[in-house]
Amino acid sequence: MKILIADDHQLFNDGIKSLIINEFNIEIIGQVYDGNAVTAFVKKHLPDIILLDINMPLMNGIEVAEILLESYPNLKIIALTMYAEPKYIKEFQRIGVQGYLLKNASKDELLKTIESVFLGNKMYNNKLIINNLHSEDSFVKLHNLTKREVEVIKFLKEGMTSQAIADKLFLSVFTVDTHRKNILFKLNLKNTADLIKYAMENGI
Amino acid sequence: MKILIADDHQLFNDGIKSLIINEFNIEIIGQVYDGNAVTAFVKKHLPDIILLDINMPLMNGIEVAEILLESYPNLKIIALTMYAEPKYIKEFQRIGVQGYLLKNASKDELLKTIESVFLGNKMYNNKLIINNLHSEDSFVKLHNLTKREVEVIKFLKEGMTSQAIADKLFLSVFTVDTHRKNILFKLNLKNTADLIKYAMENGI
DNA sequence: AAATCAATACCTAAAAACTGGTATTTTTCA
DNA sequence: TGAAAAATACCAGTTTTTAGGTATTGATTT
Repeated sequence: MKILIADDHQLFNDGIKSLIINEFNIEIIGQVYDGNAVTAFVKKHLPDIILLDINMPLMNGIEVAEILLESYPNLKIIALTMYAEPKYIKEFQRIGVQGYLLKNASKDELLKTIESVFLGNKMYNNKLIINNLHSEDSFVKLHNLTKREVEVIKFLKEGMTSQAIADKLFLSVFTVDTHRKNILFKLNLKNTADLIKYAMENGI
Repeated sequence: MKILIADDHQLFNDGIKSLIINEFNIEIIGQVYDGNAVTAFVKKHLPDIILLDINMPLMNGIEVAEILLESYPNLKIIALTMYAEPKYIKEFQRIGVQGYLLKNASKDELLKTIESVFLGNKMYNNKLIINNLHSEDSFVKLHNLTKREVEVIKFLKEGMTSQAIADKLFLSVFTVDTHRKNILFKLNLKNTADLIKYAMENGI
């Protein structure tokens, strides 16, 4: 398996290389340290698998993955990041990235993920990831929030006022206010600040 | 040189070990993955040098360094982190930590820093630190906030109103409102919902 | 077919937040 | 020691949120 490591932290990048370079079926064919370099490298030497960080200079991992998978549908990408946040995980899933691993994983988990992804499987089955992925569902179910209510919460998180949300959704301000009232009641919260904190903590 | 690696990202921790384990004068005597484990390990097996991350569970690197250097003045510590934040660098200097290295340093820089610190030198003169002083703009913004402003944010996160915060801090509501006004201006945010989201994302 | 739920909309009044000022004292730091 | 920054406090006016309600319509469920 020809592997490219893309991570702007050189010590991490080199560390991973050192960690897996002696595996019998793995060949590190390159290391890059920013987003643009990934696409440039792939054009010249097509790897089988890319270990891809999110936070990189010039272009972030999400953009890189999206561009690459359009041009190279058979390319396998494993997102390798410190963030267990649902929004990243979902974004990578939407794009079609095959694996997602946290930086506090072990060498064994990394190798298992690489091999499994190489064989064509999707690897998002990390404990922490799964807990985070289903948090929205469980949160919504737990508190009996409706679709519309969740939608309103998402706009509130963007700092929008009732009026702005009403305009966006072609509703009356009264309606949006009713939704807000019901949300606060259902979640037993005092005000919007409280709500945003709660929503962030529960992955909405 | 007996070295302890303290970093909660196992892949990074193991990667560093793998990277330097074969250096002739280096012996990795331990690896730990949270702040409490550092002090516990040092009690049992006194290392010469600790490679210490800032972000760790249970206790952060700054606290760990401060505690250790009080009890073990001859211990050498190298802060090994992704943050090129002047506040962190100054804090570590104040405590008396001997080295500060960024995670995007090279293996050579790491080895040079380790050897130099072992010989009794202070190693903060890293080019990368200086170059990266102005990145991480969200963090820079964060640190433009005053103590009081951060305090107010924390109470806002609890869903408290200006009046409630004023009562808690024995201030006038006017004062609290002034702080809120300044916070929104400094962070370029529209309202409290926006602020709470920002605060959560930046770990305030 | 009746009941329930989701989504919609309206009303009022009070409370709180936000805007755009000014201004004094205290603390910090060069 | 003097200037700058931080913390404090005030005011007036506007906008937004929150807390009480009520009420209609359409979809789902029993």
